[in-house]
Amino acid sequence: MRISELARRSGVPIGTVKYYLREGLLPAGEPTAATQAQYGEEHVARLALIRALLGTGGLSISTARAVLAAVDDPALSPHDMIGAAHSALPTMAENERPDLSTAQAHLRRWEWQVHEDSPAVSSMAQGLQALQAAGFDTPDQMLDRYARAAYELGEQDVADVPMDSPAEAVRYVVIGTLLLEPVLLALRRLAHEDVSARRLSS
Amino acid sequence: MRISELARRSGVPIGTVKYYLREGLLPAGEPTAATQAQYGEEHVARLALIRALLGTGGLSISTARAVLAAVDDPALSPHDMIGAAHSALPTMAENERPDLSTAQAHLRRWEWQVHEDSPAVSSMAQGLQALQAAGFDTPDQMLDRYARAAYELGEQDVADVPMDSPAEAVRYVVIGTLLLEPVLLALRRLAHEDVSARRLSS
DNA sequence: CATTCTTAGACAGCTTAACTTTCCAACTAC
DNA sequence: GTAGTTGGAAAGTTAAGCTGTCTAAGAATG
Repeated sequence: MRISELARRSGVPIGTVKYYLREGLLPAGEPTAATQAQYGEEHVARLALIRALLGTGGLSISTARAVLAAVDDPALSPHDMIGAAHSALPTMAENERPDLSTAQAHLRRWEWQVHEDSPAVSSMAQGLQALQAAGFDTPDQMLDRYARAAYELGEQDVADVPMDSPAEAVRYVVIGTLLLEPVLLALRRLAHEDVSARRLSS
Repeated sequence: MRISELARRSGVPIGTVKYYLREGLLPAGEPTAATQAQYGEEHVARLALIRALLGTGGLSISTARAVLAAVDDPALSPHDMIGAAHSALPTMAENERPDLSTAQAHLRRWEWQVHEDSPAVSSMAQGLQALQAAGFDTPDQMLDRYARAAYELGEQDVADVPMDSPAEAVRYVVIGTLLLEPVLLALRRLAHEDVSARRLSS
Protein backbone atom coordinates (compact mmCIF):
# COMPACT_ATOMS: atom_id res chain seq x y z
CA MET A 1 0.00 0.00 0.00
CA ARG A 2 1.08 3.59 -0.41
CA ILE A 3 1.30 6.32 2.16
CA SER A 4 -2.24 7.59 1.90
CA GLU A 5 -3.70 4.14 2.47
CA LEU A 6 -1.31 3.58 5.36
CA ALA A 7 -2.51 6.83 6.86
CA ARG A 8 -6.13 5.87 6.36
CA ARG A 9 -5.72 2.35 7.73
CA SER A 10 -3.83 3.51 10.80
CA GLY A 11 -5.89 6.59 11.47
CA VAL A 12 -2.75 8.72 11.62
CA PRO A 13 -2.73 11.88 9.47
CA ILE A 14 -0.49 11.64 6.45
CA GLY A 15 1.65 14.56 7.54
CA THR A 16 2.23 12.88 10.87
CA VAL A 17 3.22 9.62 9.20
CA LYS A 18 5.83 11.55 7.26
CA TYR A 19 6.95 13.14 10.49
CA TYR A 20 7.44 9.75 12.14
CA LEU A 21 9.38 8.57 9.11
CA ARG A 22 11.59 11.62 9.37
CA GLU A 23 12.10 11.09 13.10
CA GLY A 24 13.09 7.49 12.57
CA LEU A 25 10.20 5.97 14.50
CA LEU A 26 8.69 4.32 11.46
CA PRO A 27 10.97 2.45 9.06
CA ALA A 28 10.83 3.64 5.46
CA GLY A 29 8.74 1.72 2.97
CA GLU A 30 10.12 -0.22 0.05
CA PRO A 31 10.88 2.42 -2.58
CA THR A 32 9.43 1.59 -5.99
CA ALA A 33 10.54 4.79 -7.66
CA ALA A 34 12.00 8.17 -6.83
CA THR A 35 8.72 9.42 -5.44
CA GLN A 36 6.96 6.23 -4.47
CA ALA A 37 7.25 3.58 -1.78
CA GLN A 38 5.31 0.54 -0.65
CA TYR A 39 4.23 -0.05 2.94
CA GLY A 40 2.98 -3.26 4.50
CA GLU A 41 1.01 -4.59 7.43
CA GLU A 42 4.05 -4.25 9.64
CA HIS A 43 3.91 -0.50 9.10
CA VAL A 44 0.29 -0.40 10.22
CA ALA A 45 1.19 -2.36 13.35
CA ARG A 46 4.19 -0.19 13.99
CA LEU A 47 2.10 2.94 13.78
CA ALA A 48 -0.30 1.51 16.36
CA LEU A 49 2.65 0.83 18.64
CA ILE A 50 4.06 4.32 18.10
CA ARG A 51 0.74 5.92 18.95
CA ALA A 52 0.43 3.76 22.06
CA LEU A 53 3.92 4.73 23.23
CA LEU A 54 3.45 8.43 22.52
CA GLY A 55 -0.14 8.62 23.75
CA THR A 56 -0.86 6.27 26.61
CA GLY A 57 2.80 5.62 27.34
CA GLY A 58 3.45 9.34 27.50
CA LEU A 59 6.83 9.06 25.83
CA SER A 60 8.57 11.84 23.97
CA ILE A 61 9.61 11.34 20.37
CA SER A 62 13.24 10.83 21.30
CA THR A 63 12.47 8.39 24.12
CA ALA A 64 10.10 6.50 21.86
CA ARG A 65 12.89 6.26 19.30
CA ALA A 66 15.16 4.69 21.91
CA VAL A 67 12.45 2.29 23.07
CA LEU A 68 11.66 1.26 19.52
CA ALA A 69 15.34 0.74 18.85
CA ALA A 70 15.37 -1.69 21.79
CA VAL A 71 12.31 -3.42 20.38
CA ASP A 72 14.03 -3.73 17.02
CA ASP A 73 17.25 -5.00 18.50
CA PRO A 74 18.17 -8.62 17.70
CA ALA A 75 18.53 -8.81 21.49
CA LEU A 76 20.82 -9.97 24.22
CA SER A 77 20.42 -12.36 27.12
CA PRO A 78 17.05 -12.37 28.85
CA HIS A 79 18.44 -10.41 31.80
CA ASP A 80 20.41 -7.84 29.80
CA MET A 81 17.32 -7.41 27.73
CA ILE A 82 15.28 -6.24 30.67
CA GLY A 83 18.09 -3.91 31.61
CA ALA A 84 18.34 -2.54 28.09
CA ALA A 85 14.62 -2.11 27.87
CA HIS A 86 14.50 -0.32 31.22
CA SER A 87 17.34 2.02 30.42
CA ALA A 88 15.56 2.99 27.23
CA LEU A 89 12.42 3.67 29.19
CA PRO A 90 11.65 7.14 30.48
CA THR A 91 13.03 8.22 33.84
CA MET A 92 11.42 11.61 34.27
CA ALA A 93 13.63 14.71 34.46
CA GLU A 94 17.13 13.30 34.36
CA ASN A 95 18.80 16.63 34.86
CA GLU A 96 17.86 16.44 38.51
CA ARG A 97 20.24 14.51 40.71
CA PRO A 98 18.12 13.23 43.59
CA ASP A 99 19.61 11.90 46.80
CA LEU A 100 19.73 8.15 46.31
CA SER A 101 20.67 7.14 49.84
CA THR A 102 17.16 6.73 51.27
CA ALA A 103 16.02 4.70 48.30
CA GLN A 104 19.15 2.56 48.46
CA ALA A 105 18.63 1.94 52.16
CA HIS A 106 15.16 0.58 51.48
CA LEU A 107 16.45 -1.60 48.66
CA ARG A 108 19.11 -3.03 50.97
CA ARG A 109 16.47 -3.65 53.59
CA TRP A 110 14.48 -5.67 51.09
CA GLU A 111 17.66 -7.33 49.83
CA TRP A 112 16.82 -6.57 46.26
CA GLN A 113 19.58 -7.27 43.79
CA VAL A 114 19.54 -4.14 41.65
CA HIS A 115 22.15 -1.92 40.12
CA GLU A 116 22.76 1.07 42.36
CA ASP A 117 22.78 3.37 39.38
CA SER A 118 19.74 1.89 37.73
CA PRO A 119 17.44 4.61 36.38
CA ALA A 120 14.58 3.17 38.40
CA VAL A 121 16.52 3.88 41.60
CA SER A 122 16.66 7.54 40.59
CA SER A 123 12.96 7.51 39.85
CA MET A 124 12.23 6.01 43.21
CA ALA A 125 14.53 8.46 44.97
CA GLN A 126 12.97 11.38 43.16
CA GLY A 127 9.51 10.16 44.06
CA LEU A 128 10.40 9.82 47.72
CA GLN A 129 12.01 13.24 47.69
CA ALA A 130 8.90 14.80 46.17
CA LEU A 131 6.73 13.19 48.85
CA GLN A 132 8.98 14.49 51.58
CA ALA A 133 9.06 17.98 50.05
CA ALA A 134 5.29 17.94 49.94
CA GLY A 135 5.20 17.08 53.62
CA PHE A 136 3.96 13.52 53.14
CA ASP A 137 5.41 10.99 55.53
CA THR A 138 6.37 7.60 54.10
CA PRO A 139 6.94 5.18 56.99
CA ASP A 140 8.93 2.03 56.29
CA GLN A 141 5.82 -0.03 56.83
CA MET A 142 4.05 1.74 53.98
CA LEU A 143 6.94 1.35 51.58
CA ASP A 144 7.27 -2.28 52.58
CA ARG A 145 3.69 -2.82 51.46
CA TYR A 146 4.31 -1.11 48.18
CA ALA A 147 7.49 -3.10 47.67
CA ARG A 148 5.74 -6.38 48.37
CA ALA A 149 2.90 -5.61 45.99
CA ALA A 150 5.35 -4.49 43.31
CA TYR A 151 7.45 -7.58 43.83
CA GLU A 152 4.53 -9.95 43.42
CA LEU A 153 3.60 -8.26 40.18
CA GLY A 154 7.20 -8.19 39.01
CA GLU A 155 7.69 -11.89 39.69
CA GLN A 156 4.74 -12.84 37.55
CA ASP A 157 5.62 -10.30 34.87
CA VAL A 158 9.03 -11.85 34.44
CA ALA A 159 7.60 -15.35 34.49
CA ASP A 160 5.20 -14.37 31.73
CA VAL A 161 7.92 -13.19 29.34
CA PRO A 162 7.96 -15.49 26.31
CA MET A 163 11.50 -16.78 26.16
CA ASP A 164 11.31 -18.60 22.86
CA SER A 165 11.98 -15.66 20.58
CA PRO A 166 14.38 -12.97 21.78
CA ALA A 167 12.77 -10.34 19.58
CA GLU A 168 9.35 -11.20 20.94
CA ALA A 169 10.73 -11.13 24.48
CA VAL A 170 12.08 -7.58 24.19
CA ARG A 171 8.85 -6.45 22.68
CA TYR A 172 6.93 -8.06 25.51
CA VAL A 173 9.10 -6.54 28.21
CA VAL A 174 9.05 -3.04 26.74
CA ILE A 175 5.36 -2.94 26.02
CA GLY A 176 4.38 -4.78 29.17
CA THR A 177 6.49 -2.59 31.40
CA LEU A 178 5.38 0.65 29.87
CA LEU A 179 1.78 0.15 28.89
CA LEU A 180 0.66 -1.77 31.95
CA GLU A 181 1.70 1.16 34.11
CA PRO A 182 -1.34 3.33 33.42
CA VAL A 183 -3.55 0.29 34.00
CA LEU A 184 -1.94 -0.39 37.36
CA LEU A 185 -2.34 3.23 38.42
CA ALA A 186 -5.96 3.28 37.31
CA LEU A 187 -6.63 0.09 39.25
CA ARG A 188 -5.17 1.57 42.40
CA ARG A 189 -7.42 4.60 42.07
CA LEU A 190 -10.43 2.40 41.43
CA ALA A 191 -9.52 0.36 44.49
CA HIS A 192 -9.51 3.57 46.51
CA GLU A 193 -13.00 4.28 45.24
CA ASP A 194 -14.30 0.84 46.04
CA VAL A 195 -12.74 0.67 49.48
CA SER A 196 -14.04 4.06 50.47
CA ALA A 197 -17.49 3.23 49.09
CA ARG A 198 -17.59 0.04 51.15
CA ARG A 199 -16.48 1.82 54.29
CA LEU A 200 -19.18 4.40 53.79
CA SER A 201 -21.96 1.88 53.33
CA SER A 202 -20.95 -0.33 56.23
CA MET B 1 9.44 37.86 53.91
CA ARG B 2 9.23 39.46 50.49
CA ILE B 3 9.24 37.84 47.11
CA SER B 4 12.98 37.66 46.58
CA GLU B 5 13.52 35.86 49.87
CA LEU B 6 10.61 33.54 49.10
CA ALA B 7 12.26 32.75 45.79
CA ARG B 8 15.62 32.15 47.45
CA ARG B 9 14.20 30.00 50.25
CA SER B 10 12.14 27.85 47.90
CA GLY B 11 14.71 27.62 45.14
CA VAL B 12 12.13 28.75 42.60
CA PRO B 13 13.19 31.62 40.31
CA ILE B 14 11.48 34.88 41.09
CA GLY B 15 9.90 35.13 37.67
CA THR B 16 8.43 31.69 38.10
CA VAL B 17 7.01 32.60 41.50
CA LYS B 18 5.26 35.53 39.90
CA TYR B 19 4.01 33.20 37.19
CA TYR B 20 2.52 30.82 39.75
CA LEU B 21 0.88 33.76 41.49
CA ARG B 22 -0.61 34.87 38.20
CA GLU B 23 -1.81 31.36 37.42
CA GLY B 24 -3.49 31.08 40.81
CA LEU B 25 -1.37 28.19 42.08
CA LEU B 26 0.21 30.24 44.83
CA PRO B 27 -2.01 32.48 46.95
CA ALA B 28 -1.04 36.15 47.01
CA GLY B 29 0.95 37.49 49.92
CA GLU B 30 -0.37 39.99 52.42
CA PRO B 31 -0.07 43.35 50.66
CA THR B 32 1.66 46.01 52.76
CA ALA B 33 1.65 48.69 50.09
CA ALA B 34 0.85 49.15 46.41
CA THR B 35 4.05 47.43 45.35
CA GLN B 36 4.85 45.28 48.34
CA ALA B 37 3.57 42.10 49.92
CA GLN B 38 4.55 39.77 52.73
CA TYR B 39 4.90 36.02 52.34
CA GLY B 40 5.12 33.40 55.07
CA GLU B 41 6.23 29.84 55.71
CA GLU B 42 3.03 28.54 54.19
CA HIS B 43 4.09 30.05 50.90
CA VAL B 44 7.40 28.22 51.04
CA ALA B 45 5.59 24.94 51.73
CA ARG B 46 3.08 25.63 48.99
CA LEU B 47 5.84 26.23 46.48
CA ALA B 48 7.41 22.89 47.43
CA LEU B 49 4.05 21.21 46.84
CA ILE B 50 3.57 23.01 43.51
CA ARG B 51 6.98 21.91 42.30
CA ALA B 52 6.29 18.34 43.40
CA LEU B 53 2.97 18.30 41.54
CA LEU B 54 4.38 19.87 38.38
CA GLY B 55 7.65 17.98 38.42
CA THR B 56 7.37 14.48 39.82
CA GLY B 57 3.57 14.45 39.58
CA GLY B 58 3.78 15.46 35.95
CA LEU B 59 0.74 17.71 36.18
CA SER B 60 0.02 20.60 33.87
CA ILE B 61 -0.51 24.06 35.31
CA SER B 62 -4.26 23.86 34.88
CA THR B 63 -4.54 20.38 36.39
CA ALA B 64 -2.34 21.44 39.28
CA ARG B 65 -4.66 24.38 39.82
CA ALA B 66 -7.62 22.01 40.10
CA VAL B 67 -5.75 19.68 42.43
CA LEU B 68 -4.65 22.53 44.64
CA ALA B 69 -8.19 23.84 44.71
CA ALA B 70 -9.27 20.44 46.06
CA VAL B 71 -6.49 20.57 48.64
CA ASP B 72 -7.67 24.02 49.71
CA ASP B 73 -11.29 23.00 49.86
CA PRO B 74 -12.88 22.98 53.33
CA ALA B 75 -13.86 19.45 52.28
CA LEU B 76 -16.77 17.11 52.10
CA SER B 77 -17.41 13.67 53.48
CA PRO B 78 -14.47 11.26 53.52
CA HIS B 79 -15.86 9.38 50.55
CA ASP B 80 -16.82 12.38 48.45
CA MET B 81 -13.43 13.74 49.20
CA ILE B 82 -11.68 10.85 47.53
CA GLY B 83 -13.99 11.27 44.59
CA ALA B 84 -13.34 14.99 44.39
CA ALA B 85 -9.63 14.45 44.69
CA HIS B 86 -9.66 11.83 41.98
CA SER B 87 -11.71 13.85 39.56
CA ALA B 88 -9.25 16.70 39.98
CA LEU B 89 -6.40 14.34 39.24
CA PRO B 90 -5.10 13.92 35.70
CA THR B 91 -6.72 11.40 33.38
CA MET B 92 -4.45 11.57 30.34
CA ALA B 93 -5.93 12.68 27.03
CA GLU B 94 -9.56 13.23 27.83
CA ASN B 95 -10.49 14.08 24.27
CA GLU B 96 -10.25 10.41 23.45
CA ARG B 97 -13.36 8.38 24.11
CA PRO B 98 -12.10 4.85 24.77
CA ASP B 99 -14.38 1.83 24.74
CA LEU B 100 -15.26 1.27 28.37
CA SER B 101 -16.98 -2.08 28.04
CA THR B 102 -13.95 -4.32 28.56
CA ALA B 103 -12.83 -2.38 31.59
CA GLN B 104 -16.34 -2.42 33.01
CA ALA B 105 -16.59 -6.16 32.49
CA HIS B 106 -13.47 -6.68 34.57
CA LEU B 107 -14.75 -4.37 37.29
CA ARG B 108 -17.98 -6.31 37.43
CA ARG B 109 -16.03 -9.54 37.64
CA TRP B 110 -14.17 -8.21 40.66
CA GLU B 111 -17.39 -6.79 42.06
CA TRP B 112 -15.82 -3.42 42.61
CA GLN B 113 -18.22 -0.67 43.59
CA VAL B 114 -17.11 2.17 41.38
CA HIS B 115 -18.85 4.82 39.35
CA GLU B 116 -19.13 3.70 35.75
CA ASP B 117 -18.11 7.12 34.54
CA SER B 118 -15.26 7.57 36.96
CA PRO B 119 -12.22 9.06 35.24
CA ALA B 120 -10.15 6.11 36.41
CA VAL B 121 -12.37 3.77 34.40
CA SER B 122 -11.51 5.75 31.28
CA SER B 123 -7.85 5.60 32.17
CA MET B 124 -8.05 1.87 32.61
CA ALA B 125 -9.98 1.42 29.39
CA GLN B 126 -7.54 3.58 27.50
CA GLY B 127 -4.62 1.62 28.92
CA LEU B 128 -6.17 -1.70 27.93
CA GLN B 129 -6.94 -0.36 24.49
CA ALA B 130 -3.35 0.79 24.03
CA LEU B 131 -2.08 -2.65 25.04
CA GLN B 132 -4.38 -4.31 22.59
CA ALA B 133 -3.42 -1.91 19.82
CA ALA B 134 0.20 -2.67 20.51
CA GLY B 135 -0.52 -6.37 20.16
CA PHE B 136 -0.05 -7.19 23.83
CA ASP B 137 -2.38 -9.80 25.19
CA THR B 138 -3.87 -9.20 28.63
CA PRO B 139 -5.44 -12.43 29.90
CA ASP B 140 -7.96 -12.19 32.72
CA GLN B 141 -5.54 -13.98 34.98
CA MET B 142 -2.96 -11.22 34.54
CA LEU B 143 -5.43 -8.44 35.18
CA ASP B 144 -6.72 -10.30 38.22
CA ARG B 145 -3.24 -10.22 39.66
CA TYR B 146 -2.91 -6.53 39.00
CA ALA B 147 -6.31 -5.89 40.49
CA ARG B 148 -5.50 -7.86 43.61
CA ALA B 149 -2.20 -6.05 44.14
CA ALA B 150 -3.85 -2.69 43.53
CA TYR B 151 -6.65 -3.56 45.91
CA GLU B 152 -4.32 -4.50 48.72
CA LEU B 153 -2.51 -1.21 48.34
CA GLY B 154 -5.75 0.72 48.06
CA GLU B 155 -7.17 -0.83 51.20
CA GLN B 156 -4.21 0.22 53.27
CA ASP B 157 -4.03 3.62 51.61
CA VAL B 158 -7.59 4.39 52.61
CA ALA B 159 -7.01 3.03 56.10
CA ASP B 160 -4.04 5.35 56.46
CA VAL B 161 -5.98 8.52 55.67
CA PRO B 162 -6.04 10.72 58.77
CA MET B 163 -9.70 11.28 59.46
CA ASP B 164 -9.36 13.82 62.24
CA SER B 165 -8.98 16.92 60.09
CA PRO B 166 -10.88 17.08 56.79
CA ALA B 167 -8.38 19.50 55.32
CA GLU B 168 -5.51 17.23 56.23
CA ALA B 169 -7.40 14.25 54.84
CA VAL B 170 -7.84 15.81 51.39
CA ARG B 171 -4.23 16.82 51.33
CA TYR B 172 -3.22 13.29 52.26
CA VAL B 173 -5.40 11.69 49.61
CA VAL B 174 -4.32 14.01 46.84
CA ILE B 175 -0.62 13.88 47.58
CA GLY B 176 -0.64 10.20 48.46
CA THR B 177 -2.52 9.21 45.36
CA LEU B 178 -0.47 11.28 43.00
CA LEU B 179 3.04 11.25 44.36
CA LEU B 180 3.16 7.60 45.37
CA GLU B 181 2.47 6.64 41.79
CA PRO B 182 6.00 7.19 40.48
CA VAL B 183 7.32 5.31 43.50
CA LEU B 184 5.08 2.35 42.80
CA LEU B 185 6.10 2.27 39.15
CA ALA B 186 9.77 2.50 40.06
CA LEU B 187 9.37 -0.36 42.54
CA ARG B 188 7.77 -2.53 39.91
CA ARG B 189 10.66 -1.91 37.56
CA LEU B 190 13.17 -2.61 40.31
CA ALA B 191 11.32 -5.83 41.10
CA HIS B 192 11.71 -6.81 37.44
CA GLU B 193 15.43 -6.22 37.77
CA ASP B 194 15.75 -8.21 40.94
CA VAL B 195 13.67 -11.12 39.74
CA SER B 196 15.51 -11.39 36.47
CA ALA B 197 18.86 -11.12 38.28
CA ARG B 198 17.89 -13.96 40.61
CA ARG B 199 16.71 -16.15 37.76
CA LEU B 200 19.97 -15.56 35.96
CA SER B 201 22.15 -16.47 38.93
CA SER B 202 20.22 -19.56 39.89
C1' DC C 1 -0.88 10.92 -25.16
C1' DA C 2 -3.11 14.32 -22.14
C1' DT C 3 -4.91 15.48 -18.07
C1' DT C 4 -5.50 14.98 -13.34
C1' DC C 5 -4.14 12.97 -8.97
C1' DT C 6 -0.81 11.26 -5.72
C1' DT C 7 3.69 10.96 -3.80
C1' DA C 8 8.42 11.55 -1.34
C1' DG C 9 11.08 14.64 0.59
C1' DA C 10 12.47 19.08 2.26
C1' DC C 11 11.34 22.95 4.84
C1' DA C 12 8.88 26.56 6.90
C1' DG C 13 5.05 27.54 9.89
C1' DC C 14 1.80 26.64 13.63
C1' DT C 15 0.15 25.70 18.47
C1' DT C 16 0.52 24.90 23.17
C1' DA C 17 2.80 24.88 27.51
C1' DA C 18 5.79 26.70 30.77
C1' DC C 19 8.43 29.81 31.66
C1' DT C 20 11.52 34.22 31.33
C1' DT C 21 12.42 38.92 30.36
C1' DT C 22 11.34 43.57 30.15
C1' DC C 23 9.20 47.46 31.69
C1' DC C 24 7.34 50.88 34.86
C1' DA C 25 5.72 53.28 38.59
C1' DA C 26 5.76 52.69 43.44
C1' DC C 27 8.09 51.78 47.18
C1' DT C 28 12.29 50.69 50.74
C1' DA C 29 16.81 50.93 52.75
C1' DC C 30 20.69 53.33 53.47
C1' DG D 1 18.14 61.62 47.93
C1' DT D 2 19.74 58.00 45.61
C1' DA D 3 20.36 53.25 44.63
C1' DG D 4 18.07 49.07 44.76
C1' DT D 5 13.70 46.20 45.15
C1' DT D 6 8.95 45.21 44.32
C1' DG D 7 4.24 43.99 42.22
C1' DG D 8 1.94 43.64 38.18
C1' DA D 9 1.31 43.50 33.27
C1' DA D 10 2.75 42.25 28.86
C1' DA D 11 5.79 40.72 25.52
C1' DG D 12 9.37 37.37 24.34
C1' DT D 13 11.52 32.64 24.51
C1' DT D 14 12.06 27.77 24.03
C1' DA D 15 10.87 23.14 23.02
C1' DA D 16 7.82 19.59 21.48
C1' DG D 17 4.81 17.80 18.28
C1' DC D 18 2.85 18.28 14.71
C1' DT D 19 0.81 20.67 10.09
C1' DG D 20 0.95 23.04 5.77
C1' DT D 21 3.30 24.29 1.49
C1' DC D 22 6.10 23.36 -2.27
C1' DT D 23 8.29 20.81 -6.10
C1' DA D 24 9.54 17.47 -9.27
C1' DA D 25 8.40 12.84 -10.29
C1' DG D 26 5.54 9.22 -10.87
C1' DA D 27 0.53 6.90 -11.37
C1' DA D 28 -4.24 6.58 -13.06
C1' DT D 29 -7.63 7.33 -16.35
C1' DG D 30 -9.72 8.09 -20.80
